[in-house]
Amino acid sequence: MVKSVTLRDAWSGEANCLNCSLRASVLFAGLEETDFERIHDPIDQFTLKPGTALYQAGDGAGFMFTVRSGALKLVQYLPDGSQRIVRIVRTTDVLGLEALLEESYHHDAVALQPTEVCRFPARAVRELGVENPALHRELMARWQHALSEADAWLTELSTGSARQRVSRLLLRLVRDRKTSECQLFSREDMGAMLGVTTETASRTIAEFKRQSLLVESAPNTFLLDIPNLRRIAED
Amino acid sequence: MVKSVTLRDAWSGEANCLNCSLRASVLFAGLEETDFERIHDPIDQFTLKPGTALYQAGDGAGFMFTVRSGALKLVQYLPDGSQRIVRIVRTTDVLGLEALLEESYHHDAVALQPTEVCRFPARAVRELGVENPALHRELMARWQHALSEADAWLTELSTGSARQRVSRLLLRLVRDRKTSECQLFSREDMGAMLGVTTETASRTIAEFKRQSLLVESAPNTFLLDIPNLRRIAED
DNA sequence: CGCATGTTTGAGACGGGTCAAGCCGAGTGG
DNA sequence: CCACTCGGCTTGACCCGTCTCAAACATGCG
Repeated sequence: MVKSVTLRDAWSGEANCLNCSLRASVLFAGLEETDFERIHDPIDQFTLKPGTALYQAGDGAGFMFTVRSGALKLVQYLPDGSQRIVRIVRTTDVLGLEALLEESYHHDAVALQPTEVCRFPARAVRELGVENPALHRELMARWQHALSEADAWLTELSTGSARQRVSRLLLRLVRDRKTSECQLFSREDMGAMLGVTTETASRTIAEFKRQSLLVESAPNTFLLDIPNLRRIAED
Repeated sequence: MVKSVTLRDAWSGEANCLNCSLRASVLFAGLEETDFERIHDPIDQFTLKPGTALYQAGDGAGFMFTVRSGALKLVQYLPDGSQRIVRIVRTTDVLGLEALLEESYHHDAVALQPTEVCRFPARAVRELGVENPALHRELMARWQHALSEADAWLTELSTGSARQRVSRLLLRLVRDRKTSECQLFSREDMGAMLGVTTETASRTIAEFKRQSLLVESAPNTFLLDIPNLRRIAED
């Protein structure tokens, strides 16, 4: 169940931000070349295998991250040891905003898929952010986005029957994607996202498959019957 | 059930920020007198009766608010009409951060108790925030705080049995308060906070009263048996 | 091949949902 | 002043969904 893998050996080079393919949509979108020169510490890229923890709750928070590809889960624990996934972050999302203000991270961040991230020092963002209105604005937008996600996670994924929650999660996974194709997480992760047990997650997915609401197009990849899932999600 | 009251008639004067009793802990804590002079629009104070909506989801978001006393709930709705309370805000908390970036509010904000708020234009914060590092930092801290609250709301109040959730809510209400005294919300609101029905909220509270985990010290005000509630919350 | 890990399925128990009735205190109006 | 209503709280009985515990299956890997 718990296979702890560390960040070691995940380093895959120093980033070239000026030529970054995500340049337009990334936290540093508004920065000029002269601004970049002021970031003296290097920006590194990492490639994470599924299951690898990028950081853990309580770790000293010196860095922030941008997701280049893949997805990570943010996990929080209860005193009794049970865990809850409070958000997932994907391409162009920023991880570790709390590093700007706090000493340590608030969640475990664990890769769900093969994932590439860029790492940069929180200090650099702090310093640039004070005087750069574009970055300042971008930071606020990131925070606001995370907050909206958190609220939606609560109202959509933690409310209603298991069937409704699973439907809403599935729909959420393909939102603003061209195709209705998506690859699912492990049943255990789905349970932790929805606040239900692994078995219930599994049963519900299995039921959806039998009803052809989900059609397996490749191993663990499914085409969704969006209209009907939407019906289940809302009624 | 739904008694809609509007903001009209809630105005109770223009605020004197320089002599504000909450000055040290408020969003504008770091502002100098000269900064205040740059806020040309007036800062107004309002007094809300319980049940009054300060704003509603979708309303044009031109203002932000600071809570001077009392408490408000932030409510979000699902397509099927069911509602979920995603946060509560209390003294010194800021409401309506989304006004800095978005056109409209994301929640209904409704007073739970007699509540005083100060209202100020989002535009003023936007303008001052760009060049004032103290305000800039304060804004980030507010956002981070809201995000932490949202995450805690999910892991603590939407996970586990009804008894656990109610215990955690009660403990949360008296956290960093000198006394263990607290006044409860309506059962309906408690249900909407915890993702359970009104009846389940009522049954659980009634059971706690019978077990003397809650002792009524005044109408609808209770003393908590913190150690035993904590035991229930965690096991 | 056999072990390990994750998924599916089953059977039974139990918690919480649902629907309905009774209760209590605060207003309201005769 | 009292009878009456009304909203919120409590309680009851029943049912359904989800949890729990367990076993059977898959799938990949040493």
